[in-house]
Amino acid sequence: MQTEKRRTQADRRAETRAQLIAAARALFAERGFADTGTPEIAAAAGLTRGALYHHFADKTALFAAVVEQEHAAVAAGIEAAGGAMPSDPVAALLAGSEAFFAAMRDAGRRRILLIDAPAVLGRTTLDEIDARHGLETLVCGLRDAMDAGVIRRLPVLPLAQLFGALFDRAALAEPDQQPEFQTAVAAMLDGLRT
Amino acid sequence: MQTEKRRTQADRRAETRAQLIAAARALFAERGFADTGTPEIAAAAGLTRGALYHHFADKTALFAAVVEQEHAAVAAGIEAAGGAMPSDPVAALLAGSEAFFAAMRDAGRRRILLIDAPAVLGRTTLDEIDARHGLETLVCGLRDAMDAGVIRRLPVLPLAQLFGALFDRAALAEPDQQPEFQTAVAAMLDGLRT
DNA sequence: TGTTTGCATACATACTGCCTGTATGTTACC
DNA sequence: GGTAACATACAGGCAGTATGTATGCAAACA
Repeated sequence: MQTEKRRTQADRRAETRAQLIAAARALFAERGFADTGTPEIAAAAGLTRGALYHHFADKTALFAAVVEQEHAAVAAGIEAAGGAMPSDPVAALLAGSEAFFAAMRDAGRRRILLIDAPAVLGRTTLDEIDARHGLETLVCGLRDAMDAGVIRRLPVLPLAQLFGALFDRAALAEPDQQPEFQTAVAAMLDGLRT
Repeated sequence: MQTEKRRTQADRRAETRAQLIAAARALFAERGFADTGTPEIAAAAGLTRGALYHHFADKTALFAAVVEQEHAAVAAGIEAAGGAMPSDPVAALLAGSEAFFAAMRDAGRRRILLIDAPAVLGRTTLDEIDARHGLETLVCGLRDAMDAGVIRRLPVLPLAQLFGALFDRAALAEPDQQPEFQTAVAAMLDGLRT
C-alpha cells in the first residue's frame, strides 16, 4: 500500500504541526495551559519534545497557534450562519451573537479562548488576533446599524470591544443561566436603538 | 529601643502574612503570576520559602489572598465614593462606575484582578470572591433602578455580571481610549432606561 | 535522463538550570 | 514542655537549549 511514503517537506511540516496543535488543543482544553506539560503534548502527538521545539519557539507559541485556530473556527461558524442575515441591522447582530454562542458551546474552547488566552498571551496580543478574525464583522455590523440610523452613533471600535466582552461573559455563564444572560445581552443591544 | 521585641503569636502571624502578601502583590503586579517565583517573593518579604509555605498552602493560595485584598480595596474605594450618591438610580450607577475606574487606574491591580486572576483561580472561585465584595452593590444599584421603574426589568444577577464584564473591559482599555469606552458604557447603561 | 553529492530541513536524544512542594530541623512563644 | 513560627535540605518535574541523526531536495555531473 504505502499510502503516502513519498511526501514533500511542506507536507511533513504541515502534518506534524497539525498533529502537535491538535494534541495541544485537547490537553489545553482539558487541563489548561499551566497544568499541561510539553512532554505530555509531544507524547499525545506521537512525537518528541524535539519536534515541538523545532516547529514552535516555545510552549506559549504553540498555545498561540491553538488560539489562532480556535478563533478562526469561531469566526468561520459565525460567517457560515451569516448566510441568512435579516435585513434589520440589530436583528443581524443578534443572529451573529446567536452563532457566537453556538460556537462557544464547547467547554474546552471556552477555557482556551476566554480563560487562559488573556493571561498567557496578554490582552494586546489577544486583541490583535481578535482584530484579525471576529472583531471586523462586529464592527461592520455596528457601523451598518449606525449608518442606517437604527442605533445611537457611538465610537465604533470601543463599542465593538465592549460587546465582545459582553458576549464572552455570557458564553461563560453556567448552561442553566445561559438564557437569562442572552436575553440581557439582547436587551442591552436593543437599548441602543434610537 | 526594641520597639517590638515582645510580640504575641497572633501579631507575628498577621505581620508576616501581611509582609508576604505585600511582597507578592508587588511582584505579581509587575511580572504576573507565572513569571514570579516563590523564592523571589520570600526574598522580597525578607523571609524564606519555609515561612511562605507555612502560612499558605501553595503559591495559588497566596495569589488568592492578594486577589482578595485587591478586590476589597476596590470595593472600599467604591463604597467611599458612595457618600455623595445622587438620587437618580442610573446616575448613582454611573457614579459607582466612575469610582471603579478610578480604583482601577493602577496597572498592577488591573493585571492581578483582570488578567491573571481568572486564569489562576478559575471563573467560579473568582465569582465567589466577587460576590463577597463588589457584586452586591452593583446588584442593589440595578435592583433599585428597576424598582423605581427607571430601567427595564431584567434578571438582575446576570445583568450585574454582564455590567461587571463591561466595566472590566473598559478598565483594560488603553488610557487614551478610556474616555470613549466610558461614554460607550454610559450609553449602554442609559439605553436600559424605560 | 538517471545518478550522485552537498546542504538544509525535520526530528530525536541528552543536558542544565530552575521552581514547586515536602520533609525535617531549629527557634520563639505560652 | 509543647505547640506554633520559621529555616534548611531534599526530591521530582518541567522548560528551554545544545547536539546528534535521518530524510528530502536541488543542482552538478555523466
